[in-house]
Amino acid sequence: MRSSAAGEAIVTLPPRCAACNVRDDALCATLEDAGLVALHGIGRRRTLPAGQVLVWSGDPNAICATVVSGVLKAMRAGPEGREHIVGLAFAGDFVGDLFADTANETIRVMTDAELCVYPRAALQKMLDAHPAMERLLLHRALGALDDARMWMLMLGRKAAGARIATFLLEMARRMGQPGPARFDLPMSRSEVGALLGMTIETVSRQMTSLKRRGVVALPGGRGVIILDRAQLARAAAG
Amino acid sequence: MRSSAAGEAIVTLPPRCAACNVRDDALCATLEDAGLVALHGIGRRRTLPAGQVLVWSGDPNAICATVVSGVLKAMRAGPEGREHIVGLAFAGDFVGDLFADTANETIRVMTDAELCVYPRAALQKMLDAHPAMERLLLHRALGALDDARMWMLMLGRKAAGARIATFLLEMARRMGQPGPARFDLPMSRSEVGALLGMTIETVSRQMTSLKRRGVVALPGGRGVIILDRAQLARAAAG
DNA sequence: ACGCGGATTTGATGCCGATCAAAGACCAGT
DNA sequence: ACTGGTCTTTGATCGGCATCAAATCCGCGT
Repeated sequence: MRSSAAGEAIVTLPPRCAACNVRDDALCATLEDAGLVALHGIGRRRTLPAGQVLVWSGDPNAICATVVSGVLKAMRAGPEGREHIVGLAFAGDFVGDLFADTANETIRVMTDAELCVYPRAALQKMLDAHPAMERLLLHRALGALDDARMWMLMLGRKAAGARIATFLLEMARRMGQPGPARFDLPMSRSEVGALLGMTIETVSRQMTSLKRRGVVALPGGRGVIILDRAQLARAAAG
Repeated sequence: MRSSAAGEAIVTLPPRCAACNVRDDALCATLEDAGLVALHGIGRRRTLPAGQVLVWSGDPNAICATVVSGVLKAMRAGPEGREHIVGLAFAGDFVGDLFADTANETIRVMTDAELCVYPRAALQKMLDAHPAMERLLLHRALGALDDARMWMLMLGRKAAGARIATFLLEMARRMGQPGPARFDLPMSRSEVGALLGMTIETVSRQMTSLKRRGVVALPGGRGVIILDRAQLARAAAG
């Protein structure tokens, strides 16, 4: 596999990393074995239950992390203390801000999650020695920017029904394995509202409407089955 | 200044760069003189009149640019062909996407502008030799992400009056020299609407309302004078 | 199985901003 | 100064979504 060709110093990969499901997607993918050992050395694996806060907005910005499994949300406070979700992070994604001294977003775990958490300063130091890692971070930042601008378009231009449809397609893309379009939403109705800029009641009504029209089925509290993808896509465009 | 300490090879700075007003803000700021000459070599200075399109969404993504003066907008098409502004670029900012093969935003000049335009491929090649330049791009990408998330919060949560107030404060910050809060908007009412997700009529009504309340004055078509910054800030929070 | 608490759904009403319409301001060119 | 065109302002009406309110569903511990 990746270790110890003839003549190289032999490096033992940490077992946790060798078996990691995001080994080839996350930051780690840019590192050769020795670099991976170094990264492993500064980080700590943590398991967090749903609801836990990783970073509080306003606190000193001390840590960044790689998402190994689970889904996280980044939130900012709007007027009247109402919170808005400005970003989601899935397995393989990087969360946190490498450069800000004060965190300006609260990062909270939506579903039980595993993370590799790194002290910001140490990670920053590694960056200087690993240009490929910095390149990946640049790619990730541009990807997050693309996401944010997609949501901007939705928030600025689309009606409630189209927002829900777009949201469901996006979640299917990110969560569902290719094939049967069945997945569980990683969030409650009220969190959907906080992401799409609408009330919980409107979220519910629009979902119900899609269900009544036979476009989706909604088994259990968070299950989603896309029955008619073409019509859902049409609704998303409207 | 920056050139030819004793013992160094003497490098002649291109006159255009030596006198450039964004020399210390833009990409160029990260380069020593020799690198600057190289960057100057791959780029071309262009003057574009208001309304001109730099990049069409959907076209092959061939160029990036540094804004020397003027203001540009990045747009995406929403439903029914209506366009939404997803980003602004001011003097010193970097525009374009270094990595996408197809441009997914149209970039248009809002006020007469000067740019340094670079072929994407050549710039990408320079990046490998200049880690400081890549670091700056990462910073810029994170800054753009921060902006985008600020607009998301507005579009998702704020009422029309608060959006206009926030917008005026933001423009004052970016365009006005510190001191008297007098500046000209770089865009028409309909462009304000395309940025804030509202119709031209609502933009007009909200601006008029601020004027009637004595919070701002609106001399000429695009002039803005902030008369009561505290009240404007209060309106922006609402 | 039962009862409790939170989340979701459903219902009724009112307001903000979109839409349609028209009048006024501003600018460039004659 | 006049004229045509575009941008902006103002007005009237309407609809979608927020808000307030209540019923129902669901998980969970006893």
